[in-house]
Amino acid sequence: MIRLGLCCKFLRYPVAFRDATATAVLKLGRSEALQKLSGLCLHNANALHEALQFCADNGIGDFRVNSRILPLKTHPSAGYAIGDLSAADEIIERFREAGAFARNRDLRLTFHPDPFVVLNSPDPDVVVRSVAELEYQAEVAAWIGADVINLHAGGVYGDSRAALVRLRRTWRSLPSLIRRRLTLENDDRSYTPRALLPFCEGEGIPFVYDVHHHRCLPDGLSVDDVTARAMRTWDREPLFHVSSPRSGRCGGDPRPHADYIAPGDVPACWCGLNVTVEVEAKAKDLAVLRLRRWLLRQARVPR
DNA sequence: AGCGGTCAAGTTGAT
DNA sequence: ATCAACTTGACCGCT
Repeated sequence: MIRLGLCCKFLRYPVAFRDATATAVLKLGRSEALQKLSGLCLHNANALHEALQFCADNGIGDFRVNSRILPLKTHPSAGYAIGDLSAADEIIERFREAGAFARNRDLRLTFHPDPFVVLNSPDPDVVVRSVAELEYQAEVAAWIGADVINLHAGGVYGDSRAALVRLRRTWRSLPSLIRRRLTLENDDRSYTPRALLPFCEGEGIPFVYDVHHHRCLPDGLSVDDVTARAMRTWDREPLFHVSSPRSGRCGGDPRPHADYIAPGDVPACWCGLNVTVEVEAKAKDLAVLRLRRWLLRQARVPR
């Protein structure tokens, strides 16, 4: 049975992560701002534990942690070090407890940084800020035992060969705290599996196969072939993504995600594999639970 | 309590 | 030129 993953948040189940805007935080004095941020981080550490409890109780084996779990952590003016927060010790302890819970209940944890994290940008400042963001997420990943920080390859800038050369150089320079967790995913604009798989195979980077992106931006490779090649890039359980198009496959933009997964959108060749499949669907927990019920029914009824 | 405007960041392609 | 999309709408100040 596939290990299903829930992404970041809940529609029905009453657990919510909190956030803050830089505008509001910067209106406060520094110590008041840190007080507010400390409270938000502690809330989010506890919310993560509750989220994992829900997953464990409902047969959801993977949870993607939202990039703003420590709000504004790397913001140029509102950012902070964890040690700046008055509840720092308690916050770290709560995250470690959530991580211990995940290990005990065989829950996998992942990160998926925002689209602003671009390792192959020709602008060195963008790369520096991106690495800083990855350092923050890797720090939290270490507390909770997350084994994946998944990224897109970035832009093309009119020359994909040069863009991949820059990506290779940056990738090789990353600290191991980041590098041992970093994975690359095909996107729906620039980097198809055909473009990215050779890079991942060459550099030993796990390839996250998003079959929806592949259907939006096809490259002549079959789902079966990409699945098999993607599996071989992993030294641990492979990670895939699935979603269904909101407006169907014919007419309209196929990229926006539907509320639920149409069962036919899960590749048949994935069933029976030991893989994690993160469900990217607007209905969140409801969508994962519905897909899980469908997969269980399929497993009982031989096809 | 509910509403609408706002929010740090990069890149792409449709309009 | 503007905008939505992307892994995720939530926050905030107003009524």
